[in-house]
Amino acid sequence: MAKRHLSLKDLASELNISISTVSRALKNHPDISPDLTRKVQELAMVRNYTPNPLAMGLLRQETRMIGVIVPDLVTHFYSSIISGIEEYAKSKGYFILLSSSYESMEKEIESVSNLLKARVDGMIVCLSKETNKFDHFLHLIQNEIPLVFFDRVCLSETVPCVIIDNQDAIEQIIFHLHEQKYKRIAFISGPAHLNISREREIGYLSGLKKLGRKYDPSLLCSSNMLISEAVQIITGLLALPDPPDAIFGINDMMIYAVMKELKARGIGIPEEFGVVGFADEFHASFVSPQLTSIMHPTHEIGIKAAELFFKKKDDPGFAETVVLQTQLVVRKSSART
Amino acid sequence: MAKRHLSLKDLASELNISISTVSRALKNHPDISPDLTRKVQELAMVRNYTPNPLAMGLLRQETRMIGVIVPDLVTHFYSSIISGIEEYAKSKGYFILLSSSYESMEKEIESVSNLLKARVDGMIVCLSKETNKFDHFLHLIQNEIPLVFFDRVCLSETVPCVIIDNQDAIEQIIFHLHEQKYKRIAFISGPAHLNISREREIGYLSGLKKLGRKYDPSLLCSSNMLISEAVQIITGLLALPDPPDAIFGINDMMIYAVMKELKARGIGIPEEFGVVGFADEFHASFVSPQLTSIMHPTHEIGIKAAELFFKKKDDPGFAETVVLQTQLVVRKSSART
DNA sequence: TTTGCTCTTGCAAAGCTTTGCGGTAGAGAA
DNA sequence: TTCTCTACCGCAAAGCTTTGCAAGAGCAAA
Repeated sequence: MAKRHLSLKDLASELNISISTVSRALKNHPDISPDLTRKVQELAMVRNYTPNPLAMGLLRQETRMIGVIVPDLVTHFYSSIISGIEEYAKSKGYFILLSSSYESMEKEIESVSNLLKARVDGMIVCLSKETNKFDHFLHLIQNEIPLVFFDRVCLSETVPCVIIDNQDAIEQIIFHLHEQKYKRIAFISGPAHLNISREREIGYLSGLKKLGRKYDPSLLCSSNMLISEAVQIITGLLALPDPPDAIFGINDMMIYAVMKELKARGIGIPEEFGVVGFADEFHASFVSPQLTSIMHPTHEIGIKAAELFFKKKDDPGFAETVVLQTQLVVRKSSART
Repeated sequence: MAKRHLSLKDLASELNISISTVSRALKNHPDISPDLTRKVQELAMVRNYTPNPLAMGLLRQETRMIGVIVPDLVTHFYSSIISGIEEYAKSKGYFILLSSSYESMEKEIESVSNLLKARVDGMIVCLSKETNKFDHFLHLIQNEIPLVFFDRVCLSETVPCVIIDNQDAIEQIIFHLHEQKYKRIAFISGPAHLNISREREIGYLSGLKKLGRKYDPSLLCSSNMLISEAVQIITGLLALPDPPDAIFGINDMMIYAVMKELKARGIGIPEEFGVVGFADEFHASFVSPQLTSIMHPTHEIGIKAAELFFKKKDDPGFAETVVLQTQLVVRKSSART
């Protein structure tokens, strides 16, 4: 059991003055004589006094903690964003309370509830892949508890969001694969209720259209983003009468799995088959062949999300959606020219 | 600005009874009539009352928050351990306050101080690679604030620790490479003040000795675990009059970089050169060739660390060091037979 | 000497919960 | 009718900080 922390009372009784005098002296209140102020501040310094955030929180009705809910904690994409949020929050004197939804709506609801019990001042959230109802967030909105979404978002009319330009990102991929003379480009998308799936599918269509290419529905595969599905899907695609010769996916995991399967079948990357990933900047350059991939500005997403959080806190009506640009980094896996 | 949360006072005034009666009714105190108890509990239910943790904290002198400090947030090794800690903590009704030292002792000291200001009930820490002084932790110990170290540890006479059997892990690697007929095995170690470096170097020596092999100091390379160093070191090793034909490292990052350099030089893995990594179970199987690697029981490390934390909290004298076993997973990068 | 200021400092309440102790009403007993 | 229980319930303090207001001392002016 930890010893009690030092309180104003301790300092006060040591100096034989009242608590309120100590409190004022510490913040250089003009009511307190310079002499006493100096004495109090010196003692506070040597004793290493820091105000009790519990008491302050009770008084100010705030905890200076931001709840952050992500689908998982171990993916580089999320941990990097968390790192950005943490950095900005820390600079504002705020802490982060982390919670994982494990890609489950049920656990997400539980997380919201837990964070609420902990009295966080607000939340920054990336939806789980299952989330298709939003009552738990509406509840926050009704109670004017600041909320920000990033990447996988909803309710963007009332909630500030940070997203990437998904349509543009996919178009970049399509244009690149087109340039590389790949004839039939497949896309492993995600669940239809996620904005990232919808927006990227739009990009898939618009990209093909801009190039005057035909859209073949059999090459646009929905998924629940499970690795096992990836293998199944690529198997199915290869069995098509007119199979694709290039593929990209909703995230890197799926694509790594696809690469593994292609290699196992002895299909040459990039000669016979072009492959493009989505976003794990770090490892993409270590797989072999190195993976062409869309770079997410993860750190910036985190910073921006935190920034929007504080704006929302100061202005309940605020509901901007920030769209960040991505960049296609071309590496071996899709470069055959 | 969020609306005020519901308090006992609100419930009390709604029912025209006193706060203390509400408090007792909610915990089924026998002093309160069954009738009133039922009425209070029903109201609390529909109003969705949850006790204010700030008030509770003030009263009980605890925040139910555990500070967790790791060298970085984005490495799979750490995020997976954090995930384990979070899981166990949550089951005990505790939250985690996360902080990164960014591998800097200065920031680590700052993190300790910040978490202390936040009044966490204790901390679970993995030392930064720079940390060679421990005053900031001694301060915690003196104030009887529960502390647990994992992986990179110190002060293990007074602080519970969770480590892996580093010597055994390295011996496994050595034995395996020996079996694969590699003649000269190099090791990129870390800074000498870290236990993981020392223990693994011991394993390096003992492993060689057990096999009756000679130890060549020029093959044991110290480093600060920077990727740039890895390239430099492998370059130096290859320039040796009698260069190594196998290598393993203190972590995966270093080894990925080495692999990249070897591939760039056209050196065949595993035929000409055997490579073994350390611990990033997930990506190791996606690099090419797939990387033989020591598997850390990351999740278990997290769970165990949290477990020790609660033991330490209940028993200030507690200071056990838990040693977890690792497992060598053999993949392509070192399997030439 | 008394009144009126200025300078300093302390009291107390609010924010929320728990809990020891005191208090009230009603019923039963004398 | 009066006393004594029992069954219920409320007061108040503690944990810590901030801040409006009151209060005290000391000094100058009337």
